[in-house]
Amino acid sequence: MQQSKRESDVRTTESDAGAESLDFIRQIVTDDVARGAKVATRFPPEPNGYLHIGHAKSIVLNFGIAEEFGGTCNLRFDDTNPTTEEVEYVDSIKEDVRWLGYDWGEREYFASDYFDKLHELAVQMIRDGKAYVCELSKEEAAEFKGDYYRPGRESPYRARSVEENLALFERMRRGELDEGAAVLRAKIDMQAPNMNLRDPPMVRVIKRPHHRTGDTWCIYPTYDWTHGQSDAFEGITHSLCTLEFEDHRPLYDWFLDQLALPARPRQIEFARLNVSYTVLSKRRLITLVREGHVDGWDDPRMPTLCGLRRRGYPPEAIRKFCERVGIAKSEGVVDVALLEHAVREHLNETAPRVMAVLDPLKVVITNYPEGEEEEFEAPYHPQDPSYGSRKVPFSRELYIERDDFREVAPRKWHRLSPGAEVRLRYACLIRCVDVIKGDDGEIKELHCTWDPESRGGKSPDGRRVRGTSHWVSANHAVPATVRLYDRLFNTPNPTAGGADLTASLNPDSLEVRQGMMEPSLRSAAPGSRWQFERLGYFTVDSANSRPDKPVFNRTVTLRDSWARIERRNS
RNA sequence: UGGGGCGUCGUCAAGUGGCAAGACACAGGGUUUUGGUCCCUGCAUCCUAGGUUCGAAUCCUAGCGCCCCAGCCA
Repeated sequence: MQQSKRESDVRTTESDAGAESLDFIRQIVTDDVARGAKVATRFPPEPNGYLHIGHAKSIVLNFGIAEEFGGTCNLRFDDTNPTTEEVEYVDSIKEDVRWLGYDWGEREYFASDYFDKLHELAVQMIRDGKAYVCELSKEEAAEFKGDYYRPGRESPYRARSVEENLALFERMRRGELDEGAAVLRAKIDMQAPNMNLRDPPMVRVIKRPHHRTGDTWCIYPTYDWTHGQSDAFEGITHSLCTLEFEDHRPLYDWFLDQLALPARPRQIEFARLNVSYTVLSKRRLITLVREGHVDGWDDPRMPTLCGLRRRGYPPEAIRKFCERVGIAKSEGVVDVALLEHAVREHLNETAPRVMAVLDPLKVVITNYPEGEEEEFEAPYHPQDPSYGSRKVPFSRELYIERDDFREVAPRKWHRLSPGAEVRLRYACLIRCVDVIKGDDGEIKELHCTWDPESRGGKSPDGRRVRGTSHWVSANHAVPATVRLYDRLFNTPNPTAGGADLTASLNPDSLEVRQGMMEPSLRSAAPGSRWQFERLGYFTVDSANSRPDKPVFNRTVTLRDSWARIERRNS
């Protein structure tokens, strides 16, 4: 139940006959490498929130390319805005990247480590007449900027002398100017059709302590002024980011053009990940947490990496999913079924099988001696003997799944019903002879007989028994809390047309049951992943499970073709 | 009335002028002590309209549709 070995590096989309087909970024990188270039990428999260599966796409891309081309990938925190950033997030981000299976070694950087250098470069930009201190208020600045259809006007402060700019910038640095009172702008072109080039702010006053630099600064560089230069400082060759930064690229390049930096990074944009039946924007995830629709950032229904981890999603499956989704420039929504498939695929190979009953219905084997018991050998994995086996106790009173019995059997029903015979997995064949009901008409228990010749579950005379039920011995059963998670939303695109998120919340995204498990599960470790036969994959909750009060989270159900038949018939 | 992108199966996604990969989903069949897994089978003429060419998803032209940009957020 150990994995660790990374599947062979996937650098090509899956295709026939091994015909290689690289995504457009890998094609570019391949060409560059052919010309003798080195490869250095970076994953640049802002420490102001938890990582989610959308970030995983970027992580897998950046670290993946570095691995495949013999390059490096830095982890760089883009911490230029002390208003929203905190150490707590730095720690969780590191934990999540590590959990996904990536190691950045010594290459851990912070944009805040470059504040000094960036400041020197800003001074140089002023000296070169390429930047100026602007004292327009925010409102005025917006007015001067123009709009999509009208060019902007030049700030009255644009023509200041180098000396005056230097002096004012120094005053900004010393905290003599209030937030909003002044900003350092790049002197580019107020007429530019690309709004990003209309004298964008480079440095602004923010009088707040920074999680790393403390009170050293009260002015902070903007994203645009920081990112490309940071890339250059680190020798990044390919700076991969999402599509919304595409029209920042001219600015990214402009800054690099003005400075004599040792390296020349190149920004390339790709489409961010969207997944159906969930949301991935930071704002909306915060809403879910704040309004109490979920239990927190690591609620197993959240698409955050910590949430998926608690849900039992294996990191290998998340990586595989990201690789399958591919890298391109068209924005779309990936079917969550693709993610679930990757999870099942990995868990099918790696999760040991055990039995647990989530909605117990008592079965009395009337021809089995009272007080007696025996054990049956049950393998942990039907396809892989190396997983070994365990013994499962059997006795006169058992529990089966209430859903595995029908008083009147529908068409094609293979499971138990009055007079019918089914197999108890790895145990024996039983036939239902009586249905015991309470006064309310509810089925209390089933009386069955077993065929002692069928020990192990084999058909002694070759008679056909199509149904197999999972079961647990009543006296030996270990009670456990089982949380059945489902999709958080019941519409494919919860935010379509600016819809209210809460309108499409799935009211049944969590159902808590008291289940009965086979005794071998008593020692299941937190975080371990199991298949409850015929039900799904489950993991021991890492936060709430205790040895005396186990809690299991359902990761994902098994494919259920019977449910599908029923759905179709109704 | 501006700038930047994108438009190939239900969903992602290959394809870079020569008969439209693959995956998921879906449908049908086989194996099966999980109605699981596994194994077969089926499932698109490429936003539209013109044009170039022996030949176009790929080139040209004109449209149409969708996304992003007016934070001193990233």
